Amino acid sequence: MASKSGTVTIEHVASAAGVSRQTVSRVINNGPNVKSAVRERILAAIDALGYVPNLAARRMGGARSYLILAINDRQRTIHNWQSGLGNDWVDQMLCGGMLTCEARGYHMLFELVDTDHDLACKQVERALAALRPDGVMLTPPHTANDGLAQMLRDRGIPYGRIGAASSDDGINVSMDDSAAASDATRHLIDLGHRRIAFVSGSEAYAASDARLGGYRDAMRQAGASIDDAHIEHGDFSFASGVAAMERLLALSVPPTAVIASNDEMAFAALHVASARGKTVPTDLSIVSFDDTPGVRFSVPPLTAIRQPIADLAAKVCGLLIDAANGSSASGNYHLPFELVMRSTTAPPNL
Amino acid sequence: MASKSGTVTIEHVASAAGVSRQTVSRVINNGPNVKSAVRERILAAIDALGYVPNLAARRMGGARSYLILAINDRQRTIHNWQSGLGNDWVDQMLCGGMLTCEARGYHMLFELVDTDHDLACKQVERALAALRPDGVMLTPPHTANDGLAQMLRDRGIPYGRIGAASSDDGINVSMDDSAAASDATRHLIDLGHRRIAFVSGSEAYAASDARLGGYRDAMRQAGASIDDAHIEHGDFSFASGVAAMERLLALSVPPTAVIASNDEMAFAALHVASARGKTVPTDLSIVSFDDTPGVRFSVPPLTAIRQPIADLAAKVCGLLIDAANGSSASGNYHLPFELVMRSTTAPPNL
DNA sequence: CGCAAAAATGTGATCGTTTGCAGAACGGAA
DNA sequence: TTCCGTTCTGCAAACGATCACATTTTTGCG
Repeated sequence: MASKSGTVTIEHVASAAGVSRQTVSRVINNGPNVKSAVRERILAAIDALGYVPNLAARRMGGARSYLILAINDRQRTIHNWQSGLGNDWVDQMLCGGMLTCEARGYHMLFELVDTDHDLACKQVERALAALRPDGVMLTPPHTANDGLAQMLRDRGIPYGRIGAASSDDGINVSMDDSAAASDATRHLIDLGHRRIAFVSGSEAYAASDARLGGYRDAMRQAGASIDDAHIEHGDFSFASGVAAMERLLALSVPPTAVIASNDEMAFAALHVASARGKTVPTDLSIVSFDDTPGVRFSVPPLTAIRQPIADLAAKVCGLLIDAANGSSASGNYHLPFELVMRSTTAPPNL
Repeated sequence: MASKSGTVTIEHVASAAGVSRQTVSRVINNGPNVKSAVRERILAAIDALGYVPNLAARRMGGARSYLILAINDRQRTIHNWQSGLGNDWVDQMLCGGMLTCEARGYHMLFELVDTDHDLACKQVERALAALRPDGVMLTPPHTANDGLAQMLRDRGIPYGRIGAASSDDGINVSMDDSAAASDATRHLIDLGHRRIAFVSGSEAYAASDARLGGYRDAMRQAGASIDDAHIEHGDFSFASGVAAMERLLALSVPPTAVIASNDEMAFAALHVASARGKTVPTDLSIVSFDDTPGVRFSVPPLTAIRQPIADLAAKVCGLLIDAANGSSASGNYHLPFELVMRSTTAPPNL
């Protein structure tokens, strides 16, 4: 039963139910102090008229916008799209974050923001001014942008960061990158590997450090010594993966296994190994990070650490919405990761 | 120079520039009748104060919301995410649609909507009431939901559909599915194939029919007869692809090539072929539709029709924004597709 | 039954922008 | 100079909700 004009306002509901605006408002917002008989009557009127509160008006009057702003990196997003690798973040954020928002009456808005810290800050400020979201979700590499976090803190806007952050303020949800790298390393050690190389990711991502640390820890604990030449610094790109791998395979005593800090560099490792006539996993084992779409189709399919991005996004959104409703907007959370065994790891061929 | 309170309104700009709100508003909206000296002064004030108009207030006062609503299918989105195949739509829509919106001062909002036609209609109506977008972008399978289109038309909300639509109203942007299927077919014919099978997609997608038609046309034009048993009806799922492929390979005279209406069914074809000891492309050629992330990593990598989703989304958004500014909100457009040659097609092994 | 405290409901102001219209300044022709 | 038609500018109302507070009704209890 849509109204004639197509726009049903709270006033229509009020008069249909024979109450004031305010009482309807209380019902909509699950406020207290409404007699249940009246509440029923209003609910019925809402239903009959098909009333849905206008988000813009809600924002104008009240303090809430029912909007969560998700900040993604423009470069990464566009790169992943153009490369055809698929985007590990976007769909997972949609499926985790958006579904959580939806379930709680919120909407999630994506914003692509440049990598440069200051520029990112400016762009987010603009978005904030225009949209006035109730919370902001930061994804890598913006997770590591302390200026951004500080700006949000100064403005009193709840913010949640996905992935390893550099400071302890606000909401922080990530997998335990260090533990994940340790697990990956231990998996290789258990298979019998000792000469395990590690290709780290871009330093712009705080997770890169944590992963390298986890690898070092596991090696140390196993009493395996780390050859400095076995630690390569990549930047998550295929090209950097190729370069790193070529150096590693050119060593007089090359590693028997490699851990790459993301899938793209793992693909590069696969590529270089095959170009040099090495068979994976017989001659070389590879473990990857991320588990983006595509890894299961590589030859052989990659064994990888799967970051539960959808869960991370869902958690952040949930906490952000809680914060908008008054709970404290900070805390650190680790969500479980998974080492997905596929076919790129095997005992070393000695 | 952020203001003390953190909220810069049009009023602040007005007093800083020594004019009224209204004049500032005219400048913001590129309205006529503002002396250029005044315009400059206002622009300077906007810049100095870092003023950005509040979207909610804009929507309240005026007719525009500066929001484009992108409707995606919930089932498909969640399925693609869970299957780890990657989502062909979401990132491309982001990279095409969102960047276009951004460039023109708009924001794009995603909404996941159920496949069922009536339910979808209700859900979109709710979103419309809450968000009051200036335009709505429909993606498959909602492109084929005429009830949805009619509802939008009745409400006077500009809408654009991506992919083959069933009717001619509104904005309609797609690749020429029929021509694409013809091209794929012709490619196989040129290689020497005559016994070419076709696995169609779900009828919920209007493109499915068009693709089948294109295949038929190309076969007819080449004077190749179509064995009815060579036309299989799938539903875009891996399982349906497996079933279809098993039936095809069980024929006394099996096809030498198959066109699958999407990548997932093509993967299924690859899988069944290998399980039956057939080598691709020597024993069987395969062409796929969509070119989702992952197809380049299959063994062998799939030759596929690439739908220019980002371009389609960009085009629709652009037209929708034009419509919000007064131009007619209808028209049909075909954007070029591409047959990406990889390694699953070869001359038949006779 | 009476009276205060608590619960339920209503009223008016408010958020920041645009719209519609009225008024002021300007410019050219008589 | 006078007048009229543009071109520019400003004022008040409106959008649809919430907030703060005022008011009414109900409840509990001596």
